[in-house]
Amino acid sequence: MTSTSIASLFTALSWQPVSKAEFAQLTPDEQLKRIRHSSAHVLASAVQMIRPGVQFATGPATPTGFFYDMHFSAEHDDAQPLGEADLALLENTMRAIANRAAAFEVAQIEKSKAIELFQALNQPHKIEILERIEAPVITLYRHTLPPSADNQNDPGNRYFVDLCAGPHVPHTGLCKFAKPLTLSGAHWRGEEKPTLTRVAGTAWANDKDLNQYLKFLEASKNRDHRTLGPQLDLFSFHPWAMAPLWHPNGFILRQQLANFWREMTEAGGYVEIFNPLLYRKALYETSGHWDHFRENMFIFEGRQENDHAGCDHEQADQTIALKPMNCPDTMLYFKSSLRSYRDLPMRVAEGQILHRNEASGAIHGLMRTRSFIQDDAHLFLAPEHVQSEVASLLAMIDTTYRAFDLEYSLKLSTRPENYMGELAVWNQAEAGLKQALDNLGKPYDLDPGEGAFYGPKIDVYVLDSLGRQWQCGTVQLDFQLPERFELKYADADGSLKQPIVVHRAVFGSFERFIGILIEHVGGLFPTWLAPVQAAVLPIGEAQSGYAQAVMKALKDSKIRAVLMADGTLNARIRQAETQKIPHLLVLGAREAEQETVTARKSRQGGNQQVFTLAEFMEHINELVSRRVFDVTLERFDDLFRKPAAHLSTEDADY
RNA sequence: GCCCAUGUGGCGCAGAGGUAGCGCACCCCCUUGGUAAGGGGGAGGCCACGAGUUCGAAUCUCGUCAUGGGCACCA
Repeated sequence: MTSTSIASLFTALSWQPVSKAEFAQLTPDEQLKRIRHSSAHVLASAVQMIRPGVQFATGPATPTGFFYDMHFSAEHDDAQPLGEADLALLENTMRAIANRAAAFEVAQIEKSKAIELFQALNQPHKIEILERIEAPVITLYRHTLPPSADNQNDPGNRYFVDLCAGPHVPHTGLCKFAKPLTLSGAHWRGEEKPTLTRVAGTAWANDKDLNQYLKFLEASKNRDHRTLGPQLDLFSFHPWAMAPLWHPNGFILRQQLANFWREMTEAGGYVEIFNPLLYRKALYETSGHWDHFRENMFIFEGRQENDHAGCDHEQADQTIALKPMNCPDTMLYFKSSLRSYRDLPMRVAEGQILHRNEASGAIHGLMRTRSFIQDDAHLFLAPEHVQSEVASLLAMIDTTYRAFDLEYSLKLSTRPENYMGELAVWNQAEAGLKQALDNLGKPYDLDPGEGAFYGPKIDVYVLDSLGRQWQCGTVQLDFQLPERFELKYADADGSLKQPIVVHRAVFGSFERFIGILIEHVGGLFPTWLAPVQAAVLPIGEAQSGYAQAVMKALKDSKIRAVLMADGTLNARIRQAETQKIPHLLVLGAREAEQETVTARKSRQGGNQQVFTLAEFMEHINELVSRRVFDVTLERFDDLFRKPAAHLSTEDADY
């Protein structure tokens, strides 16, 4: 189709400008959402100017900006793939488009005409979208592009036109505070091919918010656990190691969290078991994981030497696999003897190392690793236990996240499409979870279809100081495993009944939680968690004897301390601050004389306080035993919560 | 796994078709210093790995591995 026919399609439509008056009435949040969506259009139009042959997929607003997915083709000169080096050019082009303050116009068009139009414009993805829309009439949005040598006579190029439900801002000038940031791949409708290029960026209502967001990005980069971890000597990565290597400092962190977990589970009436990592395939066939998740398991094929399988020697399948979760072998523990209703609720914890062969692209620092430990436990319950057990789990979750000053939200996920088992059983399980949540009184979200294949679940999302959400804790009901493992207990009347299993974790995986925590606190751990809690800094050699005595006293009191005696005092203080050690003890002639320490609470502008040594140790032990969160966080979460400044079109007009 | 990038001493970075440089850290010497870097000297890298092009490759090409930003995945 020629540009003339595009022109005739265009002129046949009634284009209406987006109402300025209506926009001015919107709440700041609604305005900002429109700015972001419109910025996606501005971005796309900028790409169209640079690569006229590009094909567009979709371009929505995101919580901080926008993206647009598009298809480039190395075979066409006018659709060459963009590289990261092109982002600057894109940004300038977007600014040029914004500076024109070109009106956004909307028109209604019959679906069949729209298909014709996008055929003429060579936009196959748009046609695909159109074909899925049922409405007979759809809307188009367009805005003009800055003039260039060759686009004035060709409406297909003079305008950027998009299939879009809207709504949009009145003109491109409102998208002035948008900035393209990243270039990445994306899949069209979840299919593997063809792969699209996603240009993503951020957009705000004004200069100040944009700059604050860019500052936030910088701060997140500085807090990245993959940078801080090695810097604080917590862990490191090596190409030959399939998972992070935990250094002594990192191991202390892990142990502290594990202790916290054990204290809570012991208090909650749990027992802890210790099972092997390797199991025969039959275990996973029984649990159902073999069918569903074999792809992600580390499997060892074939017959093992000197192996005496307990069953049929000739036929036994010797394929074994590293366990990717604790549940199946916990079922074996339950089955190891005949259980009575008097044993329930039975709460069984297991924190063994798990291995999952994650896709290479899924691996991410500590957040997704191929080997990790969960603060896992399984509950075996009679139906009447469900509500109270889930309620006490929700209480445990609350205690835990409070200890880290982490806000959280709850989400109930219900039956997915690939569910196992019977519908009636599912409904019963979901009703139990709902009841416990309703009794809690805390608001929660519902996420239909996102449950595990074996049961519905409550997921816990924490909100860190950078305003990001992470899934950590989980409470999952399971009616499938008891069925598959034929779990039974003898009820009061002597009849055999099937228990309900609950899978639960509070931290999720320790690896992931530590990653979140590092970024949440920016490496400034509360005293109870800090790998090194105190640095001892004798001013001169004359104090070395006293420093030794202080070190010994601290050690006897189980306080983790290091002696820093070499170099100038200033340099040592800087070093200790850089290592984010919470307490610095400066020891000079005065302190040695009076058996005191001058403690500098680090990371808080160098406040000093003189303690007797005994007082100081008592102070630290108090912080530790009560697990006090003695950290002042630099927060950025407000950036994502506060309503954007109100914006009328007049303010942004120029 | 997919798309696009990246890979230079422990860490952070420069450089570049003729066989490597800076800062921090490290080691030694001097300095014993009251709250965020005292001074001097030294050691350390076949520029991720493999192949190709070239008289010559760390630099160009291809492949592999790893990492990063996303996508897909996440029992």
